[in-house]
Amino acid sequence: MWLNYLVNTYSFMTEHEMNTEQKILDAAKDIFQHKGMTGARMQEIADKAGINKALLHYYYRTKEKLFEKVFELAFSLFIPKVKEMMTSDKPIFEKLEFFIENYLNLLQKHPYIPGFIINELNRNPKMLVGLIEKNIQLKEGNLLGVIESQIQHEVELGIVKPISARNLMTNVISLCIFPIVARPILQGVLFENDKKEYDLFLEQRRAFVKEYIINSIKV
Amino acid sequence: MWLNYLVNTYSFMTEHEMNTEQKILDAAKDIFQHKGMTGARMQEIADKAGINKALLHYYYRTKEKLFEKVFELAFSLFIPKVKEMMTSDKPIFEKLEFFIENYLNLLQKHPYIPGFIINELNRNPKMLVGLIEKNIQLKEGNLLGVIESQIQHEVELGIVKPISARNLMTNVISLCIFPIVARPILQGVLFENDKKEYDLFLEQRRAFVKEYIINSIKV
DNA sequence: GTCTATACACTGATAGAC
DNA sequence: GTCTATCAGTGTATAGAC
Repeated sequence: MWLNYLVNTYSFMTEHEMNTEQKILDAAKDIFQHKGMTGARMQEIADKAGINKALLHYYYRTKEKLFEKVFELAFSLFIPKVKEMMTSDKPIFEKLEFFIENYLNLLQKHPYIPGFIINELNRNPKMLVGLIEKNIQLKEGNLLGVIESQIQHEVELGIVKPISARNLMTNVISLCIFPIVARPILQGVLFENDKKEYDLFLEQRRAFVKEYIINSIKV
Repeated sequence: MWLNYLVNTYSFMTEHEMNTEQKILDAAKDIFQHKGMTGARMQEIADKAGINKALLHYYYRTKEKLFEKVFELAFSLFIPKVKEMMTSDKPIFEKLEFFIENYLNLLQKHPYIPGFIINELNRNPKMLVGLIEKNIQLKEGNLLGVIESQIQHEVELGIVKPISARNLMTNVISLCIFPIVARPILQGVLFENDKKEYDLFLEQRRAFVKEYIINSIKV
């Protein structure tokens, strides 16, 4: 039974096991994302999954192990997209538009994951080791190489202003993610805490961010 | 004794009381910022302050009250600067440069506060009520009014491209804060976890962000 | 696999002496 | 104001029956 974990979490499971395990992961994801590792309670996760504490410990012996699983799933949902985008061979403008569009969709679907990842990583940066290699690292060369030489090339062609790949990527990611993770404070300060107005704002920002980023590097 | 809190936390305290209370607040700030409300332990705070648990409860009856005090201090250190900047009567470009410069200084001095605020606010958005009114709200009109009409004016003069005050403010704040709160992941993905390189990056970004923001609205 | 009952450690908070 | 000692509650984890 425990072998399943080493090989593939789902491959040899019966329908029933799969359902219970999936219910646990769904519940754990919900609770951990809202309350964090330290704020979450095993009892609460069990309740939300419709089982009891003992069964929870039967599937994941410790809270720590359950958390790690949830964190890895969250991580692997968000981070590989960045790699995908940076290494595709589309022209730079198209690439940026495509990435922003898709990333904002993903954020809308899972608005709490980035804050969850950022927060837990600040508490325990060691969680990163292994995960980056597993989800990002290329077989050869570094991640920035592709987009860096692409920018350089298009700069020489006179269609893109000089900018470092790191600054560009940081800007894109910041402008996409920050308004989501810092929603409470921005909504409070800039929108008098009007939820509907902020939703509208986020919706309109989709086109705005694309245009803003593109314009900032268009010559 | 309790009156001190209503008037001024420090005004009537003896040197000794002041030292102990300050030691507690310093210790609590450290622990809470790194571990959050739920992850922090009263014992740990007491240890760091060089006192024991009982004395901690003597000054702040509950963990909750101690946390609230620390949170308010953190909040009032970061948020009023935004108001100050938005309502000053400098020309817009000067205003933006001044704000970015000062905000990045503040962030360098207290890199963990924004993540702390964002995280705790996501867990409990109710903490905002009262704080915004106390730290931000103007006597008359709203916060955005000043900078909004300023932008409009300079647009008519033909020196600024049209942009909503909310989008502009969101961009400025995002580009300043995100690289700090998301440091672990950005440093990991874009800098192969090289701390020194990332510090250098942040240093160079100071000028970059100013120029980037200014250029984006300069006609 | 799933449950009930329980062990055991830890944490926030208080009592009471000095 | 500051300490030692201690309590009551809660949380993770396990034992054992089905």
